[in-house]
Amino acid sequence: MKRIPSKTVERLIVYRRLLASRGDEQSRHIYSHELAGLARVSAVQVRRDLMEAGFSGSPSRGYEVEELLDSIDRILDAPDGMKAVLVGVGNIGRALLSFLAGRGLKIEVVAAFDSDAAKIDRVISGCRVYDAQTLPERARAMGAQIGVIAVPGPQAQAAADALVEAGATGILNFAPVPLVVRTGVHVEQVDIMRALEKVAHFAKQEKAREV
Amino acid sequence: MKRIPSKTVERLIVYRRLLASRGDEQSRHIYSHELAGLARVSAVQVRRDLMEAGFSGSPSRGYEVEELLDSIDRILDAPDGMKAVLVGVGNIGRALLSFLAGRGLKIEVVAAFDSDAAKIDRVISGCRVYDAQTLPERARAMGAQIGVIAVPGPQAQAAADALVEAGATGILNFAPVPLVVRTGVHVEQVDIMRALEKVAHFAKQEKAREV
DNA sequence: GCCTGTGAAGCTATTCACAGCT
DNA sequence: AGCTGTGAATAGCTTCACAGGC
Repeated sequence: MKRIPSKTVERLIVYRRLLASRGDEQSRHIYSHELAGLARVSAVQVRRDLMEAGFSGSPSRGYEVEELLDSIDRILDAPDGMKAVLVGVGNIGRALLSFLAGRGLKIEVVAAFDSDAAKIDRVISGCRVYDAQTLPERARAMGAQIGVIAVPGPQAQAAADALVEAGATGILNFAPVPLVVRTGVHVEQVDIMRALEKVAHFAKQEKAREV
Repeated sequence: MKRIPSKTVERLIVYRRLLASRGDEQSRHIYSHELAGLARVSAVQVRRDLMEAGFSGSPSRGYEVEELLDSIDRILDAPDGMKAVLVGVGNIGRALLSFLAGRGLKIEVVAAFDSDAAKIDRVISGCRVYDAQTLPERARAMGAQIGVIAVPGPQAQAAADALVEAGATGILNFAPVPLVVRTGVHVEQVDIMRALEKVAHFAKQEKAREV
């Protein structure tokens, strides 16, 4: 299967979400400029992305929504879903679990791990918490392809190593630490403090321009 | 002041963090390839970034760490700090507050807002929660330049409008919704579910390659 | 020899401009 | 007339390659 650029993948995820949450009373078709308006990107950007996705519309009525959704699903999702495990059940971990709970997404968090005895064996948003010691065997046994790291910085690399050992090929890292993994493992960094500092910087710039 | 590219700003934040957390027993100087190793980027990338930042090293001993930190501070931070308000005290909001609490960062969260009566007037990680109704006046009175949106999607745009009305020039948005703001306001999107779906997609690809 | 600083090249991402269809 | 699909142009970002200095 053709490789889709990273940025395009991000937008396809957004398009899918927007299309799926459109009211059912909406038209069965949508024009690139309409979808662009919802996603706050340019119309040509939408057309490019859908082109990358190998999807075509018709000049007369635009893109057929159901087909488009199927098409995006086919590209983004694995046919039989993906299993993820969460390492670190702090605020972020809990936020993630509560988002995913119920939502019939193709990604299921099958286990959480923590080294805090007070959390072990609890069930949070339908997900059981296990002793972090048991991560490598358990994650492997459960067939988890994705690991979510939500532990404090100093423990993040160890968590990553354990996840890779368990066979994960994708890691979502909330710890503010650059991870080292062998090739063949995709790491996605979500650095909240960095995002905040970045906003602060540009807010300062905008402020200065305001005069 | 010269505009620094977005990606460079992100890395400067990471460099600063890495340098600041280096043990004190470390050398007073650092070479581009050393910093690059810590940040998991290329050495030439580091040199370019520091060049953008208007900072120079010496070929013989590299970059002087203290000076470099000062230099990055001068670029990234506002001299008298920045004030932020948080809208939505859920898991993400709490995570953010607990990260920032104590940490003597140049960004201070001076107030939080929520519409849940059970949360109003509570103090979380040293930050008081106010009624969301009072946001525009209170945020303006407090001089908040940054707004952090951590409410459910459907309420995000209203929160953004209120923040802009209150005079914010930077918004950090955790809601999975593209925001519309007038020019002169910088929006930074942190989309956790999108990040997870993105990891899932690339994990799938890596898996497929694994054969 | 090993470093920094940087022009030039290469790569990725976005937008422009327009041909072609209905 | 208004849409899609896309080559060509542009902009933004990263790496290459090397001059210059201890």
